[in-house]
Amino acid sequence: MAEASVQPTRRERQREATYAEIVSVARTLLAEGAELSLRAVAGRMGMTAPALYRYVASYQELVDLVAFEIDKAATGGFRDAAARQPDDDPAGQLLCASVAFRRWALGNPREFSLVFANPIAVGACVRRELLTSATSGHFFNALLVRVWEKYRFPHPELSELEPAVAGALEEPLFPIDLSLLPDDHRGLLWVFMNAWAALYGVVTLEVFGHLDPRIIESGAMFTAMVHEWMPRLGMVDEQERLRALLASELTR
Amino acid sequence: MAEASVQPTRRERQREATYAEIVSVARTLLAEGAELSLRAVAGRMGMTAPALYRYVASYQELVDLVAFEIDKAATGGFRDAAARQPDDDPAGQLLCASVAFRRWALGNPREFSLVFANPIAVGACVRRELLTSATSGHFFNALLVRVWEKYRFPHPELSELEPAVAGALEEPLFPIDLSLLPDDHRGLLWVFMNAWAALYGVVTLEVFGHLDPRIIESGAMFTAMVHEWMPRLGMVDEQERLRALLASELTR
DNA sequence: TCAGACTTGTGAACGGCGTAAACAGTAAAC
DNA sequence: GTTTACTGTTTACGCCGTTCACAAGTCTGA
Repeated sequence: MAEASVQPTRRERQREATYAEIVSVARTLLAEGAELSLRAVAGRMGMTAPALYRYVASYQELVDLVAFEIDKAATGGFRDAAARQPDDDPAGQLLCASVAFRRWALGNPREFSLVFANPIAVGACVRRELLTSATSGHFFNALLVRVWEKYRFPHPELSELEPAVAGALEEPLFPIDLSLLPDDHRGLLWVFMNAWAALYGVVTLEVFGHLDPRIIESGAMFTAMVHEWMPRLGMVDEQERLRALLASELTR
Repeated sequence: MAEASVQPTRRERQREATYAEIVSVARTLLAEGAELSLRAVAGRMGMTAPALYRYVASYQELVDLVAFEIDKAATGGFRDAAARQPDDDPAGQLLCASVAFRRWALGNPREFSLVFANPIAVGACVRRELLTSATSGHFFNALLVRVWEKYRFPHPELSELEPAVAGALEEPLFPIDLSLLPDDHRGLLWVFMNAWAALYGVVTLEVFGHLDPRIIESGAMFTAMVHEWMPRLGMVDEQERLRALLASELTR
């Protein structure tokens, strides 16, 4: 039971490496359209399936792990998309990140399903679940806070909201980065959640094909949703510029 | 190659019955929380798995079949919920149906996933997919048309919409029941689709647990979404009554 | 240094899955 | 009454997650 020393031992490093390779191989597999299975992952690593149980307790744990990693990687992509806009234009950054999110989801439906439409919800594995949407959640939330800092759009006070909501915003279960958010503006989280619901709804609808292909292809519903939300996020004076940016991002 | 005669023969009837039993048993299985599998269905029917291939071409086809049937049954529930409101109150009916939809989804997450978050989207099986959401889609669309007939809320003209959208609305791929909808008000379909996206988004978010449990339990986001949509659907004069109805339906 | 403990892999096995092919019995059609 | 079509079983294949006993290799401490 030796605790980790200051310096990671050779074995610990090896172990970490194999761990990383498992996730990496799993992601590759998934990206190739193959089924994600312990045997397939092990096989591609030149190992047998039971060996993976030295690293992962079950198939579901592998899935959770991969989902988390995928979310992290995808968030990196969103961050890159946002970074193409000047730093003093959080609105433009949010738009670009949202478009990037949609594009990624449509281009990687399997990965999207894994991360955002997992039936993990059912009880137990709450911690893992909340963590899963942590990175992309963090990112979008931080971006929205920056938008608010610039435009100071209105948001409800905790006292105006239902007690259940106020309670949830006061001590959120999600690992939201509260340090970015002034205590007396917790109501912003409610705006964030509603915006997220709108984005999530349209994208999920598109990914799962519950929409006319022509509408998906044109991005019309996504555009309509964003247009509808822009004023609510204080983007009123620059509507034309932002709409143009959105359109150009969509046709990239 | 004898075509079906006027009267169904004994064999045809038997076949139909087994067919129905397959779907029924599959639904039972699903409702019990068990995995849906050919072997399990066959086993419960006192048959062996390969026998099912006389009725169903593949596992996926069984899933599609069951999904369709589940959607039909669930829609029946929504219809019942709507029917508890007077016939001249389509707004109240729509509210009740929406609440019923949400309640069903939260109470039957597996079934909901099967019908509304199926990765069927991927290419090929388009017909089946569109059919799947046909019954509930039909129902909600018809209800919304009736709301419009009463309140005459504004909707965009086809000419105002993007060509891709206009095209999709002119000859929809979805088996929308166009007979209910006057030709010169096709723009209503666009409103319907956006409303559906909002409903779908919130409910899916809740079902998949990407939301604080306290917020799910309180129904706050669902309520907020409905409140936001009511004016857009012309429900302005009766807001108080409808909001009260919504709240009471939620706590049923 | 050498024995013991711990770590990480293999191999075999269990039960379950979807699916294919060959075959048997039974009902319908001529 | 013979032929045909239908509906089921049996057997088998190759996948899956998972368990367990076992073999090596590696680290640890007297």
